[in-house]
Amino acid sequence: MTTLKDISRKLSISVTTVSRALNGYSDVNEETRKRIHQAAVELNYRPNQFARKLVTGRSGLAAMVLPDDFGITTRAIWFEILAGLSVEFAKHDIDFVLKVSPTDQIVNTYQRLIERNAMDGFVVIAALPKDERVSLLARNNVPLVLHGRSEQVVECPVFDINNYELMLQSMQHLLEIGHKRIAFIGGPANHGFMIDRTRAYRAALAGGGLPFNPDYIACGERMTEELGMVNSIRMCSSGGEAPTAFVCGNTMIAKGIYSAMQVLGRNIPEDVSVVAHDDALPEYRAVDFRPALTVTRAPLRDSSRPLVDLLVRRIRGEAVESLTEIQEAEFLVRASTSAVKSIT
Amino acid sequence: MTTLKDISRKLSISVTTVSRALNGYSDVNEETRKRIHQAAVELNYRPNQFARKLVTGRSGLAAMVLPDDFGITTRAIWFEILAGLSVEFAKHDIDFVLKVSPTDQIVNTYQRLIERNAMDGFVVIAALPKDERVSLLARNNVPLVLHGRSEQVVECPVFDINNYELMLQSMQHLLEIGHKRIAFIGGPANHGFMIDRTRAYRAALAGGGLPFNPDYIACGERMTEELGMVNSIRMCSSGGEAPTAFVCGNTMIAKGIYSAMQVLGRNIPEDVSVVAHDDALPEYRAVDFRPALTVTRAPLRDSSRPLVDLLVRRIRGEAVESLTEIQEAEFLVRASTSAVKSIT
DNA sequence: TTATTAATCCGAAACGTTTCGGATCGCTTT
DNA sequence: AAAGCGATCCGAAACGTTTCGGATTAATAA
Repeated sequence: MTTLKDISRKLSISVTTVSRALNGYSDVNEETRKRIHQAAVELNYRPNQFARKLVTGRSGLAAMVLPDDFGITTRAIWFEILAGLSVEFAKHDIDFVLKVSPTDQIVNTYQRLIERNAMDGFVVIAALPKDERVSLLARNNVPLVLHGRSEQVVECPVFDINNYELMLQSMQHLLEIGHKRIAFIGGPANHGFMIDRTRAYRAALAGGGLPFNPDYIACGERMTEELGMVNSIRMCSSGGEAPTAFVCGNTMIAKGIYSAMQVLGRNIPEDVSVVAHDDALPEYRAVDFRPALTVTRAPLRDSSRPLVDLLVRRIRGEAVESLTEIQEAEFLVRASTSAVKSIT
Repeated sequence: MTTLKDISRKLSISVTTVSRALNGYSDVNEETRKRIHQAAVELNYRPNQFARKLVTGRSGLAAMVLPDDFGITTRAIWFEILAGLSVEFAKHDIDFVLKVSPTDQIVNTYQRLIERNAMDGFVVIAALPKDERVSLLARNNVPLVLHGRSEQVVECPVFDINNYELMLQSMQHLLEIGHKRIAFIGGPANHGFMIDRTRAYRAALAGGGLPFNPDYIACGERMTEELGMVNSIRMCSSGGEAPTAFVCGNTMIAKGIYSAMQVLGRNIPEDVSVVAHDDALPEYRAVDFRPALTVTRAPLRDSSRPLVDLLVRRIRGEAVESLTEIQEAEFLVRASTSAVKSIT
């Protein structure tokens, strides 16, 4: 392994100057800088991260900690995100460490990691309104970036999609084509994105002069086909009037509704319209649905880059106020929505 | 952050002694060791990994590098393995870093990681007979553990399942119940596990006095349902005699064969028997097949611990000769195999 | 009594960086 | 001629460990 001292010796230049040249300080002559750079590549010099960390406090390490009880359906999603983070961090010369921890130990795991002081920052996904992880990190002044907004007023960068707006778009589309009984089958009620979407759902109803019917909204920890299936069947077969349209938290739920409607002998979109939010999971491609699914689209995969960028900028010390990025979803009308039949 | 010096000051004991006490050296009095330990917990001392690395050369970091073109079907599997590795490494106080790299850059990625000299070791999965990754690491004397045997005579720990034996078991079962035309639909021909299984396949045929028919063997890069489907259909509908039994590289392939047989109107196990090797992927549970699938079973999930253990022991400097672990598969006879019909 | 030994302890150097506080030198200003 | 200045360089300390080579003391052996 070649060190600064090796270059220093070879060129008869002090270690200080070599270091400063390589780090782009202005107080070194262009000529000598060139020689130093050349020697560095000749000797295949790589700075020792650990020596550097010792003095600068930066480690070149960022982490994400995941619970170990992810459901089957979500595994592929996590992997998608992990892979994205890994390559994005690599662009900044940061190694991405993955921590998996029993769900009830998550906070302890964070605690230990913070104490060891070995990570430059963390990415925290699926923010809860009051998120213990977030407050723990923030309290210890450890850089983090948040995926999904949290209610807490904590000083940290945030990336999110505009959940309020995308729900509004779906609803407005359905309202415009005449739907009056619109159900919403979403995800875990306590998560930030779900709260935003629910707010928008109610706002849109109110805006359309429609009442809010609590039977028309369903939440669930796991946003799976099963969730879509059992809830749409329940809503359609209880005594009251069935919904004429569903908006779904994701495409898996929509898939479940498709199956349910087939069982019930109802056609999409003639009898019921379906809209979903589409994270662009390769296993559930909205265009491959029959009929093709109308969606608000915001690929999860696209979130890796902004997340990493925000975190890196935070680590570099940029003011947190500037570090918020809200992405708008695309609205794609396809074949699963149509005007409500007048018969009903 | 509290350092050795803090403890040293508080107790009026030299930094040297504090360090040696905490590291369990024998030349420190039991009494003082106690005091030091107590002070350490009181002050919430955590050793600075980077300072340590600087002098010992150990970083407390281990990595795995993955290609970015994994197929859809394999994503959940990778995640399964990653999660397992992360928790196992954590038990040894090692952080697990995940590197994802474009497939054609894999070797470069390793090269850079080696040069940076920041990883204590690597886990390499799906060994090829001549594996460039392995030889690169071995040449640079970087500890690695291999999942799957490689032909190279390289000094590194290896974990594998007994592919030869498990294929032998499947074949013997089929031979015993009278099958004479047994096909094998496997995985990528160049991978170690596939080579072992093919050898065993041919050995079993020879042992049963049966000829080797090249039409009865099929390989493929992706071990998917599609692979099972197209190859079993091809084998059954070409001019010659159709196989009466299939042995499959994994349960996905078996699933494909099930679909194919349905299409062809053949019943399992009355018309054809099916055996598979079962990695215990939660998405394809052999017991849930109809009829339930006869398998050799060796959960992939179970490989994390031996892999990590072997690597850690290698890093600690144990002799490589002792670091090989071959796991036997379970053989579970279920409803997808039965004696061959005499009619044929 | 003196030499040996075992049990404890410690000073100082080393790992490879970064960075603070100058030092040197040739020029320009006063 | 003295002072000031910009450009360029460097020595030494610091980061928090580990470890080498002894030093000290008291007990034991000669």
